[in-house]
Amino acid sequence: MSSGRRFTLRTPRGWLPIALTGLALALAVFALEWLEYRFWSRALGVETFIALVGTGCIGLGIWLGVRLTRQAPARPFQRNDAAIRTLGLTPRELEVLEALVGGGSNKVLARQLGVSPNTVKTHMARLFDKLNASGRVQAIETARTLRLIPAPGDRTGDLSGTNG
Amino acid sequence: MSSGRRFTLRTPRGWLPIALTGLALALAVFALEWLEYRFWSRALGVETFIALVGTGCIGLGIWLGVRLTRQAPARPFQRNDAAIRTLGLTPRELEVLEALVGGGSNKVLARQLGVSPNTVKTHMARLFDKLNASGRVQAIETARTLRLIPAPGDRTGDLSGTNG
DNA sequence: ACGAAAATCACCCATCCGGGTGACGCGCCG
DNA sequence: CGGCGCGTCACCCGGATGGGTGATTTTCGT
Repeated sequence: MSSGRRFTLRTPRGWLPIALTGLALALAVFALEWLEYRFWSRALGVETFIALVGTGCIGLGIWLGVRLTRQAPARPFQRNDAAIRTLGLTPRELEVLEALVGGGSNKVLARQLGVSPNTVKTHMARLFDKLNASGRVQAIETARTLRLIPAPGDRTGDLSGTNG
Repeated sequence: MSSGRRFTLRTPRGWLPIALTGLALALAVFALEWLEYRFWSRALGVETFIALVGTGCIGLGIWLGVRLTRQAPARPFQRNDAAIRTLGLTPRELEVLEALVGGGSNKVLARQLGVSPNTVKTHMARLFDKLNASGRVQAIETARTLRLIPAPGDRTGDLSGTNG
């Protein structure tokens, strides 16, 4: 099994709303330009007016294009609360899991978490059971795959997850 | 120490060339439109012509915007051969490292690699030494940070790395 | 206030891991 | 030919890990 692609890649999320917003904005711009067309085309000359319209539309298009593709790279890691609930992971177990990625021994984790090594062992055992993992490496792997903990490269700004 | 950020993040690579290309294209479009302006503005009416120009320019702008921001999400993971050479990792050790992320025990890795568990232990010891890691979890962490092995989310299409 | 869930800690024990040392064969290069 | 790097394997040993059972306290919802 290892790391098979088992989750569907979702296409850009807010695709439609953004497109609609952009379209509405474009229409508004068109309407405005149409209304003021008679005035400005005389004041500046038709060619200059067209150039201005073109420039404005290019700017608008760039904004639209950036907006349309901006959301993919910005994924600040949101925790998979649904999976956490399904697996029945307790908050403390989550903490142990997060501390686990540091690679320390049970003794080190115990010191970090301010508890006894025995307690860490207990939490660890429960984690292995719930994550169906045999060993810490697999536990981390599974946790990352299920987005219980951030993977390397994820932004870790805010940890509140909201999907279920 | 652990996982300090020790490589500089490079800003978008082909930024300037793309921008210049886009600009040249835009100028070309403008020139063309200017040349044919006299003809088409009479054939279609000035307002329709302006609408066409605006639509074209919006399309151009979208293309530009997409082009400008398209390079970030496409990173197919290229192996950091420089780091491999610097650390003195041998090919076999790389194999062991890649097998390590599966989370199996030394015995399992031995079976996967077709060698004795003792051999796996030896390779492991050398890896821990060279990666300056204490334990398999830290080894994996370091290897991922140094891009010796693909991180979750990386495309693994072609494994030939070329940066030195 | 009661009970369930969570968190904490302890102990035993088999196995595994990490560290260290030594050895053998093979291919390559001077 | 004689190193040298690489890959392979073996052994020992202390400590860590994983699995299991039991117990106590704290927290929280009803």
